[in-house]
Amino acid sequence: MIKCGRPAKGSELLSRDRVLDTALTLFLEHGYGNLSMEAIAKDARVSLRTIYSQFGSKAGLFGALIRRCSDQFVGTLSLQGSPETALAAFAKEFLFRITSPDVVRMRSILIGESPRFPDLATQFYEQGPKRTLEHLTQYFARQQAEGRIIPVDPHVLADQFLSCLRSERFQKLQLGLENTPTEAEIEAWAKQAVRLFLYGCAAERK
Amino acid sequence: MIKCGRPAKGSELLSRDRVLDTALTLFLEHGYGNLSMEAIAKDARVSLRTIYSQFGSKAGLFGALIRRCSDQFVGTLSLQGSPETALAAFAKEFLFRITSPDVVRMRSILIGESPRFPDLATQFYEQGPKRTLEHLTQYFARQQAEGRIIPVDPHVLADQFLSCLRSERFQKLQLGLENTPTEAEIEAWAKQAVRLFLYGCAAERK
DNA sequence: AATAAATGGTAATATACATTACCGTTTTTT
DNA sequence: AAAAAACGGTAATGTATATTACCATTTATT
Repeated sequence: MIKCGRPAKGSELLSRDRVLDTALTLFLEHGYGNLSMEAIAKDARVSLRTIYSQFGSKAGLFGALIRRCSDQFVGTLSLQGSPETALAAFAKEFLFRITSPDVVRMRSILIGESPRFPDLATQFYEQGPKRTLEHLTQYFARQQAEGRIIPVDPHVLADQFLSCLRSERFQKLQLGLENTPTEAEIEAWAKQAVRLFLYGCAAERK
Repeated sequence: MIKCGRPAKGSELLSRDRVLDTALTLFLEHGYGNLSMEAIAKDARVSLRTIYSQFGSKAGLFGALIRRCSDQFVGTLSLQGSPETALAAFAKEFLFRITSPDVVRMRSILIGESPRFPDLATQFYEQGPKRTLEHLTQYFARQQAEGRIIPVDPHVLADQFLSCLRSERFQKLQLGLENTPTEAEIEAWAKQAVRLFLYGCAAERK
């Protein structure tokens, strides 16, 4: 880079975002411990001092990254229509999201580093998975009020449903032993899981 | 340590096991990247050269550890009696095993380091979870032959059952956001999961 | 215009750690 | 008894990298 000096007013946040984007890409590729700050600075066309003055440290940069990521995980969950179709549509969307390579990788890194950064894991969970769980819990409560779902603690139902969706395949994904599932595989899996789940908690069988 | 020199014949394997035991404890506590070989040697009352001559490198030591651990994961699964009682008993044992702090931690480390050691994750999975899955698959196939379970791919059933058992709580455990469940919690959860699962795949309802 | 703020680039600092080398010692082997 | 094997202990080597410091430069602020 040739140009330097204090940046123009219009591009105040540009370099910060560029650092975050670059850091995300590189963290996903190399993990936390195997990525040097120098590599981030070089790829982001930014000096080391800029990163340190904006994020304080490597851990600080990683934290800012997690916080920005989590916000994107609160997808839309339109739970309308019959439980079968609504849950199937939700299941598909959910599986797409949690099996995407970036999300899998970010989870893996977070799991591996969670002892070192307990707060980050908390923030990640509360902004992502927890909201999904709460949304689903409310859905089940509403369906119970209409008599379509048996009266079991809706939070337990939501919990159980989500864990059903993940399958063994998700475990293998996290261990890096399996490729990202195709759309067809996801669709088949969602259908299977929803059917099994509903047979167990539908108050009335047609 | 004062004593040194070539060890007596009786204690040939003692130092090796001592290194492995010590390394396991320390890896579980500090993870892979944050543990120095020197710390292992010191705690195991062994010189650095002994570790390197026996395991070659840090990665080699870690690999030997995983291999030894995996062997302990192939617990006994006596699936006798009715599906309800058999699955509930199995579920309890399974949950106990996968939620134990050591196993959770080992999984976390493996997940975090899997990009660096793809082979280790494979070995871990094939010697532990995979065997459990196969065992369960055979069980479901047998129950199907006796007409107690609906005719669905038994491998899918086993997969779905195991993922039902893990619950959201397991995800939180892996992120370090929850404590190890008590025996009562495990029992309640196993019962709930088995009931939900059987309502969906029992060919006949009493 | 003068000062302050924020940057790029390079280099220096400091540390941590995997790995290797060397020395003296104890036991096995022959 | 002599040679070899395997050990403990310490130190050396080499590398990687997080972090800080310094200088010239560009823009904002007053």
